[in-house]
Amino acid sequence: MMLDNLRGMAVFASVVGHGSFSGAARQLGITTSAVSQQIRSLEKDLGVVLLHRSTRKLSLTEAGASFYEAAKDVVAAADQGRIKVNQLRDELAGSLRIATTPELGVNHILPALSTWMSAHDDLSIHFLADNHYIDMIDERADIAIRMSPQIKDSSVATYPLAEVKQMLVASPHYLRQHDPITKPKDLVNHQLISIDLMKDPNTLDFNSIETGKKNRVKVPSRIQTNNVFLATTLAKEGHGLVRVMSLDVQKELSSGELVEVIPEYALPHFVLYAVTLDRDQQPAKITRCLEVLKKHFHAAG
Amino acid sequence: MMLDNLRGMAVFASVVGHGSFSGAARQLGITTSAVSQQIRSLEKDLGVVLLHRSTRKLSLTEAGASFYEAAKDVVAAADQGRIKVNQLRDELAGSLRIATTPELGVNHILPALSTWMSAHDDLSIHFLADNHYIDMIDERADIAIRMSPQIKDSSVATYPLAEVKQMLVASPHYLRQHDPITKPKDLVNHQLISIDLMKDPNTLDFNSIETGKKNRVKVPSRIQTNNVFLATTLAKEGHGLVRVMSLDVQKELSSGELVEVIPEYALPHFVLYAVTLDRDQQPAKITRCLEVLKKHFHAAG
DNA sequence: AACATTTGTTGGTTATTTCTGAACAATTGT
DNA sequence: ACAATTGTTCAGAAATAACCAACAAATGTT
Repeated sequence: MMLDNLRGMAVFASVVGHGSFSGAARQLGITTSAVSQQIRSLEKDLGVVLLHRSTRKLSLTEAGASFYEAAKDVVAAADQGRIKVNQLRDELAGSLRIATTPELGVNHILPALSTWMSAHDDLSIHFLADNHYIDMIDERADIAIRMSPQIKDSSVATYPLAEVKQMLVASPHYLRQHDPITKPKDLVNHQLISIDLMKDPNTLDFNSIETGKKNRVKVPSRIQTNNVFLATTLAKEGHGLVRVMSLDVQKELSSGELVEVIPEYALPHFVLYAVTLDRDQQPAKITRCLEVLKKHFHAAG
Repeated sequence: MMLDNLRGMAVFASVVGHGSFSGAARQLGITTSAVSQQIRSLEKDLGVVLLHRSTRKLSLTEAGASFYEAAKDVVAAADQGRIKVNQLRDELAGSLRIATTPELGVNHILPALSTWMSAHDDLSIHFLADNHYIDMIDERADIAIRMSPQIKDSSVATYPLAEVKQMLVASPHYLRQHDPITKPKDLVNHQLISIDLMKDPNTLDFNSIETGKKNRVKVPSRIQTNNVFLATTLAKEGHGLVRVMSLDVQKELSSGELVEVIPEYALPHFVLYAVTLDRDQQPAKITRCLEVLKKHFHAAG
């Protein structure tokens, strides 16, 4: 009693709008007999005659005229709904919510999207910058940026953006002032500024690039923080070694403020992912945003 | 592209309204799997995800939220349409258009309906009083009052109200002043006030009630009119005989102003009909009005 | 006045849509 | 851990809606 004969209403609206059954049939791409049956069934259902039909002209009954107003509204609302959905699907407008950590956001996502954002005024972008894990559904995030060894959740779509090296870095000054480091073992005499966002922040699993041999080292730590900026700043000032993602120190590496320690031994790689709740049927703004991100990170397309 | 998935929209509106698929299924009287399939097909059709669903809660996407507004409108318009139609069908309200000749209207239809009309304030009754034949569709007449030997049109529904005798009448004064009339033949020496609304107004086909024998008489006529009142008035004043319907002279007959001439010979009977454009699926006001008319004329129910 | 034309109706049949039912996966409360 | 509720999927079954063709009614044309 709620989805009764909605189709019939649309047919009826078309009939009245055109003033004829055959006109409506042409518009709707069906035969006149289909139209006739729809109207008949609608009238039977409503228990009232909607229009008197002589071969050449139609004339609405009182009930028919009243019902036509409603039928018009139904069609108009349906059309309106499709139009707006098409816009939201195809046009770069409306809202786009991106979840990321503050560090990734500032250092990589913002730079990656900056010009694209400027090019699309109608797009209102919401950055959900938070360090703790957020529920994409609860927060209505369209895209989440995640950095992890692998994504576990099978119900989301993942788009790898970049392979991220983990590395141990320090300031040149620090390295000059302390014992030289040529192999993992040497680290036991050093200081690690540990970032407790990762688990086991003080345990480093090295992989010799040459031999492939694994080395686990526990490095002493006096300073802990939950903030990457703070840690790298401390490192730049010579307070110790710090384990970071390559992405987070590109600037410092190229400027020479920080240098990689024992690059011959690799720490486990991470992958930077963009994540969406669905793989298919995505609005253009989401897929376009993913493309921009992938292009920025030179990820395969 | 106009009647696409209207049903799906209603289902979607119910889903969002209830916050769950199963709630919607309960309301709509279908299974959850049917709901699920409707939503899936709608999303596929629109090319966009409308809502993210975890087992316990639903969350609208941007497109879904927008589409929900439209879907609500669709359902509301459809409901509104049904409500208004039901009112027009069941309640004695709105308009009722009755076509009749002025004479029948004033003499019989108005008296028949008078108290019924007073009892229903919300009913706006439109009398289409016209002497020439009107097209019920063009004039949007709900009921037409017709007097004729028989109704030819098979596309209308007819309700006999009363058998109407045709009779020849004159004023007592006229009859005293002229030759006596005992059989049809005698009429050739009289004057007929002819009403040219009927065809062959001067030719009278009598049927002897006793013997059943037919007599055709052509009566001389000096006065013609297209108005029954005028004709009867002339007759009352003694200007001649006049052929009238019994219904039109009931008052004059009982008061004695006019008397029937040779009642032993009958003119063809007529039937007073109420006519509607349809037999079934009529609004209550039409069927009720027909009942009132039939009761007034003591016609069978 | 006969005629072709356009229009709406009807009945039988075919196609499509929609629903159900059962098995399953995922999440929550006990 | 277990029962309970929820949404999904697939098959087949049920219900709708479509077409086709023959028909009836009303115009307009010749």
